Amino acid sequence: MSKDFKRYLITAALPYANGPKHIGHLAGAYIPSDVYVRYLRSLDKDVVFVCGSDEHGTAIPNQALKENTTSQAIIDKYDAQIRDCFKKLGMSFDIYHRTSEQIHHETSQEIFLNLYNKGLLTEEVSEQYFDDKANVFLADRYIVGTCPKCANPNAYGDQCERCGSTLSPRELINPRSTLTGNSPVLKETKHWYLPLQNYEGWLSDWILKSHKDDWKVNVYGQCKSWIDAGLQPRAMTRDLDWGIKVPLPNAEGKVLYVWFDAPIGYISATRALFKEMAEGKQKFSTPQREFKNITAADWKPYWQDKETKLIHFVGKDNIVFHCIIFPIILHAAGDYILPDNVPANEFMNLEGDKMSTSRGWSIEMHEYLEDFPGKPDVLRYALLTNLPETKDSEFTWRDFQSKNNNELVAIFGNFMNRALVLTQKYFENKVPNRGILHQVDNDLVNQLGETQAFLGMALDGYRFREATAHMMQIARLGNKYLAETEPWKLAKTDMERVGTILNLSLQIIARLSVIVEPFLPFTAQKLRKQINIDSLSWSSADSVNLLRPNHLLSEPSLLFEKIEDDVINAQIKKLTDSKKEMELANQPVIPAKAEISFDDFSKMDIRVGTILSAERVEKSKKLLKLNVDTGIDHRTVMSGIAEHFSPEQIIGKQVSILINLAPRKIMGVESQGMILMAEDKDGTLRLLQPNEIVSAGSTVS
RNA sequence: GGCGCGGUAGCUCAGGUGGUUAGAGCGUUGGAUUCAUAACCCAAAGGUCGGGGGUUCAACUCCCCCCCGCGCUACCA
Repeated sequence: MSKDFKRYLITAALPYANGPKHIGHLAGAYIPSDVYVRYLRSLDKDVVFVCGSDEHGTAIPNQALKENTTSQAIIDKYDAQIRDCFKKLGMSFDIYHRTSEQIHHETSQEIFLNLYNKGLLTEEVSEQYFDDKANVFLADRYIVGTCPKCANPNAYGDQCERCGSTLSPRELINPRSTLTGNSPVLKETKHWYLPLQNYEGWLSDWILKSHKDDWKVNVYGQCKSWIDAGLQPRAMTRDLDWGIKVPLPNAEGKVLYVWFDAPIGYISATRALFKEMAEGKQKFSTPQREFKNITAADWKPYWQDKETKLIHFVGKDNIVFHCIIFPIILHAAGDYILPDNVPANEFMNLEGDKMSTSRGWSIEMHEYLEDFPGKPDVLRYALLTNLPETKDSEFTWRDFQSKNNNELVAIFGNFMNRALVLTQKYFENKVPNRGILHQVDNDLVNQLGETQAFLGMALDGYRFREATAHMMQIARLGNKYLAETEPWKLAKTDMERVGTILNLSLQIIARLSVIVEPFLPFTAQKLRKQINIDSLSWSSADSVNLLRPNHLLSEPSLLFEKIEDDVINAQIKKLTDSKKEMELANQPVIPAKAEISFDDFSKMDIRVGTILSAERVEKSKKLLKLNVDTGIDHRTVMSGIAEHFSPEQIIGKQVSILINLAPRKIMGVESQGMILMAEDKDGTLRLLQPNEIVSAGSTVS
């Protein structure tokens, strides 16, 4: 166990407001952080939980270009969407802020100037590609060209995806901008760099020595890999018209690097929280506990007092920024504490493939909330039981269904329902008296306490999956207890004993209402309503005296409902459909060919013909041998369509055929013409037909 | 290419510093039961721990090689 801290500051990675966020993001950072924070609050700890939208960087204006709108409109749209989803999923931030806010610009500029004034930043002029037409410098990702190594014409400025080699934009042959298609030009530009290498020794001591044992292996390994490779100066500014202005003279058109300002967003959010509380406003803040006598300066201890435990919850793609770059910035700025831990998760895959919004292979938060209204806890549970804590994990809809039906409904909901229905039946919905405890009762009490203790230890160690299993174990103990004591049988002979059993069972429900709260907050609320109690602290829950005899309960109602096969099948279909749709949308439109004259066009003799026969060609996957009635003659045409059409499918169909194409031998057979096809973006072929039957030999022009 | 993290029962995952019959949940099969959303409870079957070498009295656990997946490679947020 770690030492006892005076206060806690928990951050969840700032979601980038360039699009919707999916359940992989939830599994990576948000659900674990929320569980942890709710647990700390339940322990009555002094905790602050911050998050907010990350609204700068080149991808925002690019997304605006794509959606044909402004950068401001993009961040307003996605900030609102993400904010709304987080609220509906029960994310209990004390503040969900925005990096576009004034206070954040000020905070970021202060820290930049702090480093600048101490002489910790170096200036460097370099040549970079510039797009004249879009009037912007191009990040490597936005330059494509021919790979110098494998001649792939679509290599990126940083890497060729065909041969895998690492490139720099200057190496590309015939570079062009992905924004406009223009050839970019080299242009000199000045930037401010943070010489990360100067902090190697310090960083090495801090991470490799001090945190060898308490950081997760994946996080530690990643950091070690970076440090061992040697750190390089990193530019902290960019040429962009969207972001936080570099607060220096002669820095027109320069903004802070988004990864410089984004983590500082945690600090700004904390400042904004205390400022709003001091002023009695609640624009972005939603304080989740009582803060007393607050002044605007009270944010400081959370970032500057060594008695504060700072934890960053992030996905593995963020490790380097939260473990290396941001800590160096904080260290260089001075006066700031460093994260005590960065329990980064790996990635969650979906139905056998990695999640990707742009490829359409994902479950977006807002879509889930629309499709499964009133079930945020089911998603929380399904994700919690399968968090990618030590390696990439896998989400499947079948698994989701099974977690809901076999665990939440069958074990958890069922236990509560059994206990409440029995109480209603035998004791008019009032908590019965408890008599003398038997061995089985004492065993139960011991196991409950033990399980709760294990659960707490798992949470202390950021082992959320294990903790969730312990939570469910408590409901299991309840079911087992009922099965062993069989109160429905005793009801005929020994009502006093039945009272004792149900009293204990109801105490388990009361305990669950506390234990479950970090994991399934909406369910915890329902539980409290069922048994008519207010929320209790974690430590007080370790008791079997939470409900007094004669305490009146509410009418039993179901906590969870089954999810049927057709609902799951519909989701799976939706997933494959959206993937297909995105594949089509993502295919680039083939550029127009060079202009031709009318003469060039009129040279082609295109007719409507009818396919008389079709047969597969031996040893060929693609070819069909067709016999076509062109109105003039019957001729043989070899057509590469066998992967798209079976012979039976096309016999008798009218098609467009180019009849004056020079004959050519294909697989030993002379082909006398070409069947015209429309090729869809995904490569599927369709016949080009007149919209009504016409006579064979009709001309096309 | 280099580096990092993984490859354990049908499925999803656990397995500090090597040591008796390799674990959990789900699924499957059998039993018991009827208070409960045909749910619960009990039990069983299921793995030569990616492949191949090596160290050791002993390796899923340490070392080497190979194969596969994922990530990072620093102007990709």
